Amino acid sequence: MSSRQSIRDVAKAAGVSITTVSRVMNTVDYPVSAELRERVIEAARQLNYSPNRSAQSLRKNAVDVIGLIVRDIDYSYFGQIARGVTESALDQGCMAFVCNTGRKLEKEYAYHELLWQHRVKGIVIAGGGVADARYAEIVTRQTKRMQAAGLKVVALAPQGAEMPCLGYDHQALGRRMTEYLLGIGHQDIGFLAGPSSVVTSQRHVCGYRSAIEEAGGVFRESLVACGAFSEEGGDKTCRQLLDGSIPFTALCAGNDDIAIGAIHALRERGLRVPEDVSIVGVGNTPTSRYTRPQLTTFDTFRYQTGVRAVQYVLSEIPAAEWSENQIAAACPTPQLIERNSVAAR
Amino acid sequence: MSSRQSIRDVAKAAGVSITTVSRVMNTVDYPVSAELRERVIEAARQLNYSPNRSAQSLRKNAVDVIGLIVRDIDYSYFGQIARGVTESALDQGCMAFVCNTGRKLEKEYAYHELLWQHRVKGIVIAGGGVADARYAEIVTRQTKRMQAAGLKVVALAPQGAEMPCLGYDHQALGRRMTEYLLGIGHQDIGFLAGPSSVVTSQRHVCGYRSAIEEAGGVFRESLVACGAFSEEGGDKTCRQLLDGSIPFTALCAGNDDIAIGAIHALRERGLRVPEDVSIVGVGNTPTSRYTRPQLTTFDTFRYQTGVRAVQYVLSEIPAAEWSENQIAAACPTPQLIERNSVAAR
DNA sequence: ACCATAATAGAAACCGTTTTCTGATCATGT
DNA sequence: ACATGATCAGAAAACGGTTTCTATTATGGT
Repeated sequence: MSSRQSIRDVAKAAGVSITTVSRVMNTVDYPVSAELRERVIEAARQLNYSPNRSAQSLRKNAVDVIGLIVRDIDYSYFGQIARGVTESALDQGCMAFVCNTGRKLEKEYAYHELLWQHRVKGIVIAGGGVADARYAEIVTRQTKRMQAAGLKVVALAPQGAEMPCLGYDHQALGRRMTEYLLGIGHQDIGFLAGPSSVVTSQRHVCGYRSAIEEAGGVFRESLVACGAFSEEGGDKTCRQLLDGSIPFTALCAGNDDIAIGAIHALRERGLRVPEDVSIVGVGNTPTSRYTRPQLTTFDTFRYQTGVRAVQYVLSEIPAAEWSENQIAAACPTPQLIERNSVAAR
Repeated sequence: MSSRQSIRDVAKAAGVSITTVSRVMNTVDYPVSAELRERVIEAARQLNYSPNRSAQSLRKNAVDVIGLIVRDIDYSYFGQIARGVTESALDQGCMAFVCNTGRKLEKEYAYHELLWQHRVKGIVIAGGGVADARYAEIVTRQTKRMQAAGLKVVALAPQGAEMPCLGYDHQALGRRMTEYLLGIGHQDIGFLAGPSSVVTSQRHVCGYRSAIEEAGGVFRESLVACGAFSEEGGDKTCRQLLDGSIPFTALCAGNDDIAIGAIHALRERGLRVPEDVSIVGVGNTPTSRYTRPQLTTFDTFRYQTGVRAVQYVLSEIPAAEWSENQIAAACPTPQLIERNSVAAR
């Protein structure tokens, strides 16, 4: 009565073979007569039977699980991705392991191995890809191994990594942010980026730089500061810029959290946003609508990206066919949301 | 070369039996001679062997996985719990299924069944427990069944549900918030709660009410409004109160997101925080330090709670011995963080 | 009446491990 | 030299399902 019922128990209770039980549980109509079907279902219900996934997976050589690797699940950026991933996985009957690395390489390796051992169907990597040579090498090797075994890996990152990627162009976004500010009259623009070791940050700054230079300005190292992708990071990097000798009238932030931290820092120094300094963020987090001032930001559709990533991972599309077209179709271009943290000059 | 190597392949390569391979992989020293051990390890390395978890689980009748049920993983409240849960699970070699319900009962049932089929070691329920009679009944039944099978279930909720619980007393917190505001001279205090169907909200209001009444005030239905646990919810409920006929000088918010939304609403109506209206939140989210004004709030240590929940789930402590003492030890009392959203009257 | 065929149910093999049980080898004490 | 026990390795039985293959019965056409 207490412990777990197996398919044998059901078979015995229904007076049939386990083959029949299996067929009743798995196929909708074909190979069993209606009467037996009824008897089996009733027996299973009575015994509260539910199949053992480990056994199923072992025999079918297929596990209905995917892995999601994130840097910090408690950041809204990753939270939104995780929601997209878990929801759309569930739609297809899949569970998702959430793997939080906290930017620790050892953890990421450990998770890779664990996911591999679990024979997951696929892995969505969000916020891995630290620009560590050792890391890149190991992950690339791992990924190759996985793909060879039919496991789908997709990085929620701009193209370039040696695996299927799903991400908008961060460099283009850095450029757009800057051009937007230039376009409304700002000349002295700073960039508050994420960690310098993260490719996203590097590309942001890259795009920022090219926009500045193409507009005939000069790129100043000291108008760029790198820090954590958090309010605290934004607060610190902004103070850095304020303590520098170069004045600025506008700021790009690597994400909305950074922007919020920066606004805080500016306020503490007696500067008004957007009257004294304009600021534009990335992410369009729920909070960004409700800050003071409300944040002008670029929506990057993280939820959607999570959904799409799972669609790829659980599809039959082989990695090789994951072309640029599909990426473009799967990943909408960031969209400017104009609110009140930016003023024309 | 391509596909997955099994223990048999390793055995063949090393020229030993699969028994020996298994022993080498699993036991640290005992039953195998040093020479064979070396040979096996080398063979496994060469073949890139890693054990199949499904097979292990089937044989050992134990799965190194736990489930985490959350309402909205992209809310910092649940994100922090999830980080605590996943990190501390990994410390013990466990993976965690993250199950996002979005307040949908069907999803929660589906996840319960799935977790049960996967034979997970335990389940941490955060933000389930919707006050739906049908739900309560089903979940209670489910939980009983699970516990009978040795599966550990813990709800991150105040005591009272018919399962081991791990949570501070929400009613006491509602009371403390109110008393704090009363203590510094406020008389007309409103409460912006979460959804009325969520027990947490009900208890908050309960505590709020008793504090008001014990102070000799009268509880006014129309100074309480229920909405989503989000900025948007706070914005709406706050407007509701502002549109009411009863004036107020202070507000309690069910969480920090609500508080942020409320501040936004107040500002839009030309009211200043805290000069015109004081507001106190719950959660001490990262953002709360950087809003304007910085939020006075109660830290509820969600990360810690997640960690402790996993400690219980993966421990050998039977559900029956999960006493009130342990809960008290495991779950710190919320701590007031005084910042700038509250002013004395 | 009889044979071919379809429909249905069961027996047994298999998935990749762990673990029990058995067997061989070897050192040791008499 | 021989029994005794310790040490080490392998054979085989599980774990709980799915699936292939076989056997039985029912059906239908001549």
